[in-house]
Amino acid sequence: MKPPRPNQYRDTWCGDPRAADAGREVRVAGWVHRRRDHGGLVFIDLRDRTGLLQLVFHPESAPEAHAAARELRPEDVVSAAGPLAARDPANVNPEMSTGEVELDVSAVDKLADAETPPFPLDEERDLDELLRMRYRYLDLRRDRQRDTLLLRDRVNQTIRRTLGERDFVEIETPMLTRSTPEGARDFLVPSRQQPGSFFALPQSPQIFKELLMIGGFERYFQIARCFRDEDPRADRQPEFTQLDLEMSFVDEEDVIATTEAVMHAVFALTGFEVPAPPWPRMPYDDAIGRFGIDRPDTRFGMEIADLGEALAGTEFKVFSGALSAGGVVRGINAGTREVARSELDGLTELAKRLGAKGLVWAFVEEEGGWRSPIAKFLSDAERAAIGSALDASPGDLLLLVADRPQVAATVLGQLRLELAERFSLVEEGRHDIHWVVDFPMFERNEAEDRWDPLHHPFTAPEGDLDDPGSLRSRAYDLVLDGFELGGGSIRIHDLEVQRKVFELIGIGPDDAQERFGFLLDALRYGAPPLGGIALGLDRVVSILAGWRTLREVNIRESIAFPKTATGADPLTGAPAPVEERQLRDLGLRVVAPPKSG
RNA sequence: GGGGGCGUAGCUCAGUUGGUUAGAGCGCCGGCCUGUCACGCCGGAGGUCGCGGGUUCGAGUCCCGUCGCUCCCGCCA
Repeated sequence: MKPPRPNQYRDTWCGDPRAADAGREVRVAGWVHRRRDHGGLVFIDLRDRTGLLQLVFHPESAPEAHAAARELRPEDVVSAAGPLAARDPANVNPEMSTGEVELDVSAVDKLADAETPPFPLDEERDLDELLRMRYRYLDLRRDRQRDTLLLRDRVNQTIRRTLGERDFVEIETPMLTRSTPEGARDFLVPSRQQPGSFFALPQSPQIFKELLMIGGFERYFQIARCFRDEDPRADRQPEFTQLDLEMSFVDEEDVIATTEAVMHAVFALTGFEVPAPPWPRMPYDDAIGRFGIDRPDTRFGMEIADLGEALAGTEFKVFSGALSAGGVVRGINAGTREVARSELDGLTELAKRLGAKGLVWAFVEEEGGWRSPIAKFLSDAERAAIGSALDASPGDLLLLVADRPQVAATVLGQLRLELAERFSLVEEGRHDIHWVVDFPMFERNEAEDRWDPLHHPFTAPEGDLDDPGSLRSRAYDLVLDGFELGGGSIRIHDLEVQRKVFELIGIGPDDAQERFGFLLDALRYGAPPLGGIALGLDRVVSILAGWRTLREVNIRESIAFPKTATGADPLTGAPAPVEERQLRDLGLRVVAPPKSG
């Protein structure tokens, strides 16, 4: 950082002084981090955003400052002046960036008193989240919290620089917009001027950015706040931030190349080691088939194998029944591990919770034998074929599921992650990033007799529109270590195609005109081929800052003022009841009384 | 909406089968201390055991309800 403009409070940052600065007269300001009072000498570590500087108070040379220092307490706000002194070699603190010098204070001003904070600010410790949120301004003084938000700022700057260099234009889209009832629940804002009508907060700038392309801006981006009124999770907040971008006259390659350039620059900020782009692409069917999930963690093997061929003629009813009913038998090789019977029961329970009817386990023994509840139901040849499909060696634990394809994929995919966690299969510091592509356009929803889009209904289809089940979408998701960073697509820019897609997903022409008429109208006036992507910025920052485990990212940590798991803000007390007069202005009456605390 | 976990000092936690005056570390307050940097030493204060009800001679401990935090499922086009 550039030095601050000298004023009555300071002319130097706490984190800046080095050995070469010895002898300089400086003034610094900040918070008392720690005090070490020796009765004679008093030491104070002073903290500002840039770091810590040791202040030393000598009773002989500066009796007034020394007396004042004895009264200081943690988090008091002070300004201190004096010469920087080189520390005696024996007193150098190599742990501090400023550890070769100290400020020999001649005068100190206390600018504010601080009460004792409700939790310690000078140590890494897990604290109750409610307490942290209620005093978030204190929590933010802690090193890791401050560093995370400073990193977030650098990520934002890198995004703006990288996209600016590529001629992207940053444009804001409305926060007060129209509710579109499909998808996530909207946050609603009542209209005072039209009582009974409501704005909705945007779930994403999707439609507006398409309109910007139709409006001729060619390349747009926004670091956009989005809102969804659903129950939060560790990696989901009711309001969150996306890097949203859109381009005109492009195909998949343009959007992917742009995203790779931006994200590679972002990863470089922390020395997060991902391979240089271009990043590999995995077809959706591969992701599901080999990893059982649309965002595979490819940092470890244990891939899912299909055993249908190995069991083609089996007489074991559980397997033959599943196969003849259009199901599958698939398995993973968990390798040679110490797994107790109770753990196998636990895995079986997990499988059942995920919808499987059961889980077959088998330990491979020498000479092709199996230790397994179903060993005796399979022929030698069938066991050998399964072993070969799963590349099994004696001692390996095999886990098999016979079920509908989707259930088998989900169960084995989750078991794979569970085992990776349990046996620490991911090498420390290893990261994999790839695209998932070739998504099906629709999923059949038999219950509602319609097709549901896998992405949003503005995604361009590829293939024969009269055969919805065979359609692919021109979509792409970016996946890092099993976490979805974001996704995008080439959009529909043809009015007829858009109408047809609405129809397939059960939105009739009148309905479509009512809800998306402004988009359909816009498509009549010359829409360029267009596409874009949206990336979850909170998640990216949290991953880069290390707020993650193998399975989960905590995005609260990268948000300055996050909300609790019940969507509340303990700092401000939001949400809160409003005055009767406010409701009257809006023409509203509350039916459910507010919960009393 | 459903399920699991948690709630004891300012903070992080321990608290046996229901049994005397509910403990520890850190922090806080006071005293001593001139080279510390998680300073050290001595002393002290500090508790609605989340809240309400019940069982019991007796409840931090058991039961019911409730509030809050958290994780998962649903939900998140």
